[in-house]
Amino acid sequence: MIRVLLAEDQAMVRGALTALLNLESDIEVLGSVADGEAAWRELQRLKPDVLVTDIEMPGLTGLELAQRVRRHELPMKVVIVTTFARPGFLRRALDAGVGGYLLKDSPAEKLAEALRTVHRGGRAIDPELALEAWSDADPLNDRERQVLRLAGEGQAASDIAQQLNLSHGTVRNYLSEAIGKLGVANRIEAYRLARQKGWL
Amino acid sequence: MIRVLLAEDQAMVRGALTALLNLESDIEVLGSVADGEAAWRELQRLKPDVLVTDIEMPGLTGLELAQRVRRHELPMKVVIVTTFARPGFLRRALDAGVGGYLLKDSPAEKLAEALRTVHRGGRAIDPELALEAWSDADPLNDRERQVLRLAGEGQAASDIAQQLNLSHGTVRNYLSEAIGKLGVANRIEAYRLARQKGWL
DNA sequence: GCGTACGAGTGACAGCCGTCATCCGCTGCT
DNA sequence: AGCAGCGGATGACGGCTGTCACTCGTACGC
Repeated sequence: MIRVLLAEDQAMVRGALTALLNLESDIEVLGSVADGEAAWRELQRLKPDVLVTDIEMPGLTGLELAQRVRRHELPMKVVIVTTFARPGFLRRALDAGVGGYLLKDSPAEKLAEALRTVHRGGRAIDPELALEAWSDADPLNDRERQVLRLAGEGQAASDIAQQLNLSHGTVRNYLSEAIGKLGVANRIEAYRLARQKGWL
Repeated sequence: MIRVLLAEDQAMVRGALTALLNLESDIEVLGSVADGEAAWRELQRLKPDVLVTDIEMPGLTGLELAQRVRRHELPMKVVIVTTFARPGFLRRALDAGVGGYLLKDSPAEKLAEALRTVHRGGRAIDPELALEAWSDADPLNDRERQVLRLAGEGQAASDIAQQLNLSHGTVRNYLSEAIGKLGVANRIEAYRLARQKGWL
């Protein structure tokens, strides 16, 4: 019997996935939670065999959860189930030692299958995504990422400078650097590209 | 017996929702499809009582589907199930005469409940969203929307002008108008706000 | 037929953006 | 001590952005 905890913020999807997994005779959903903090609490209380988690959740993200599980050396596997086919996300997940990484685009049967594989000690990584993940690494450094995030919200260089305790000109230098590294024409395209790749 | 067709692009969610609905004894899922065109075909073939559809799908969106159903006067109800709490979307859905509009954030039981209500001829609209929808209408005109969409992709005024066969200056005038109407400081914020409201 | 509202364009101005060369201070290496 | 490397700052340049006042044509209302 595979004992599962499910973390997913959209209630309807959470309910539906629970229904789906409960159809499997060898899988038992111990509980389901809507955010990262709740997941962390229930994780320690219920001690499931596998944590199935989304990435984008209020509070702790699924990636941060996976990192915590690894850091505390909890004896359980983590399977990420997400909408985002972003190479950067997969890489961070692998660095956190997750057992599985599935896209919500892949067929429903794959989920139970992946849980079994991971429970046996194997890995279940979306194959096409796995290729991409090693092809292009994030070329941005910390400052560039910070600056790009804020610029993407529509903030001007001076606003960003104030928030990061940098000078107006330095912010523009970092933005220029980021734009150059990503091979695009302006901050907006840079933001969009970085976001799409899962780098910010 | 309520006969349902399900349209949802994410395969895993599609499978999970099917499992969820099949648990209900008075609901039968006739089929499920992954995009708008397929939904339109199956709609005519299977003649379900209710179409349950996502909004963001390849090809036809759920909103366009609902419009078609209305225009062809097909004898079925439409229930939208979406991630997006955007007033503009709800308003367009209501204009298209949908029977229900639910958020994936609301609990799973609500779905079956909503299907029954709608099947009886009632309406199932997410209550908080319903309020918002009538409060703020889209202040933008067609040109402003077009220009804003392209600006949001990082295009410069001159590029946009070329694509729309307008002059460089006119594009900037429209952008300025949009920025003013939305009460923000620049094109990026304008784009984000308009998008969040479901106006573009 | 006349006023007017509307879509589109023009020109000017101030300020912001993207780029680049250069500089400063600090850390680490040897 | 000497030097390279790095994070950050500076200043200048040209181009783009956001704003505004004004013009022009054309369709519409009466």
